[in-house]
Amino acid sequence: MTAADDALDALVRTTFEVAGVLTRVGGENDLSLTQLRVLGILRDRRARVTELAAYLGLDKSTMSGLIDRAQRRGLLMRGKNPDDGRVVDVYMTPAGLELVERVHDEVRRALAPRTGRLDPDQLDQLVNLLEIVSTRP
Amino acid sequence: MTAADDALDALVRTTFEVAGVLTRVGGENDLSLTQLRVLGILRDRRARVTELAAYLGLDKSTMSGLIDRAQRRGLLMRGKNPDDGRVVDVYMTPAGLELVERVHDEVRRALAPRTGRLDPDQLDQLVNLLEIVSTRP
DNA sequence: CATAATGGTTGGTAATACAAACCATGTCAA
DNA sequence: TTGACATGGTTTGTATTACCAACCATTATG
Repeated sequence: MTAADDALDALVRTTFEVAGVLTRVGGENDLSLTQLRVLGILRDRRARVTELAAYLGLDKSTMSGLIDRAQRRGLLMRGKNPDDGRVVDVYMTPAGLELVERVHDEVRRALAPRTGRLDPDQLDQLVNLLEIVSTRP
Repeated sequence: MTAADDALDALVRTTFEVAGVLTRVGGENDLSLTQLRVLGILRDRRARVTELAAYLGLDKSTMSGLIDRAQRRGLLMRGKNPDDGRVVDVYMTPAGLELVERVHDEVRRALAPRTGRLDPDQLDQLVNLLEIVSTRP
């Protein structure tokens, strides 16, 4: 099963390369990979603590700490959920939104030399293939 | 530049998905993502401490600690370099090799449901595209 | 040969992550 | 309806990861 094995290696290598770029760009903005993921989710919508933890595969206590530090930096806020008194909703501040946009741009620039090696057709192919592979089971 | 932007998102999403799988499988074997990378390199060849640190983008002191813990677990060893008395060579033990093979198999199985969605032609395309993108600048 | 550069380790600190214990709030069943 | 259980979050404690600065040993260079 060499074809699938090559795909495995290619996926893993790419993962480490892209993760390296994200770690570096994130680090330049004092953001860990995990914080980047949290902000990436909250960029589009607000979410509850447990929801974030489950989506990222982390313990809720870990998420609590991550939110603590990001909140202390003024990147996001905690709010009450009107429907359920136990729930804590988390959402971005304007400063957080601004930061995540900036980091997104920097990541785009950092990966441009790599994606730039592909012509438009190849880019399209890559997107389609990755969409298939990255969809959760 | 929507095409490149889609590619960016697809790459990042795939990165997090694959990293999640690696983190989970690694964790089931008490290995962090970084340890997995170290073992992945040493699987094929021995390497010096600084070389490992540079390749993974980590401080040499971080690498020293990683090696410490892996060595304490019996996964790898430190040895003298005959050509340069300052250098410490790092290489796998049989137990380390066995573990990395097992983890590799588990990762293959864990990703199979995803790669299995692609037919042989698509797998081939994906490998080629990822090789282009993941090559270092 | 003195000095600088390189390779690793050690010690200190912060962030990340898990597990266990805990509190508050909701849910469900007798 | 109230007692038991479940759920959502936080807190505390510990190990790992990661950086930096300082340090020692060895090698390279003037």
